[in-house]
Amino acid sequence: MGYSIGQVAEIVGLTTYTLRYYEKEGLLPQIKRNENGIRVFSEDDIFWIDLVRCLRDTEMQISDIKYIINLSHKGEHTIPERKEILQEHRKKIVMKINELQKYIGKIDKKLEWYERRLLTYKNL
Amino acid sequence: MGYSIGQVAEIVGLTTYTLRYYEKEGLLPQIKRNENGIRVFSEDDIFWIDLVRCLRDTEMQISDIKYIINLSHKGEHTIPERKEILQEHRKKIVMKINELQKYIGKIDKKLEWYERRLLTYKNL
DNA sequence: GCTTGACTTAGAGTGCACTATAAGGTGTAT
DNA sequence: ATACACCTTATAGTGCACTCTAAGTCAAGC
Repeated sequence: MGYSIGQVAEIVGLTTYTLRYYEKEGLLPQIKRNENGIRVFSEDDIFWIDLVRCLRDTEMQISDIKYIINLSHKGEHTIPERKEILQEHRKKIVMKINELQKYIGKIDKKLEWYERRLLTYKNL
Repeated sequence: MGYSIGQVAEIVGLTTYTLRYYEKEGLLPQIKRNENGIRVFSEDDIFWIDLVRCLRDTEMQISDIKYIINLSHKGEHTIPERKEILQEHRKKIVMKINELQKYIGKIDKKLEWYERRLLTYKNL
């Protein structure tokens, strides 16, 4: 049982254009084709594409994702490196969250400023 | 006392290119010029630019920032709308944080998978 | 048997936000 | 006085990640 590119697009929330582009760029494992040359995605493929989407949404670059998939093509002995890359990326996300929280603080300051302005305005 | 474009770039962490680009795009208030046509930034300008940087870093689009500054040109009566825009944006940042936390969960799952693989590998 | 809709390819086009270049002006230090 | 660092403008170029187009193939339903 396999999935068409349209179904996968639906499931993972990417367009078919993007999926073909990812394949062309080497971000995906070898995707099987049927006798007519049409892509047939497996559950495992979908799993990986879902992770790719996660990595892209957290601002990992195409070239870096490509690097990971190339490592996995080289075999199990590359797992330590793959793990380290993912751990580093995890750290970046945590840092990003901290940054966003800092920015919320700044925005809150501006909101308070607006609030004070509104009060002044009403009291005139 | 005013600041040159180079000093402002240094202070807020943007390039001079970017600052000129922002001015051209109408993201900045009227920046004063001296007798030679050179930009002289005030403390207030820096304050605003710092907020612009915050909004950009939290993925607000140039056109939306432009919209806010245009509102502020129209006067104090636009404060409620400006406030609302900022509140909406704040919500988006909070949602983004939640999303990132969800993604950390996904990455942790993959890291655990790597971990299990490594154990299997060593026990062979 | 013919239309419909989903698939295929190579390659071109888009959008955003910068980023850089070229040609020139100004002020200070040596 | 001349070199240096910094500023100015208009305009062109870059990089990334898509996004779309054109021309064609194929299977299923009417």
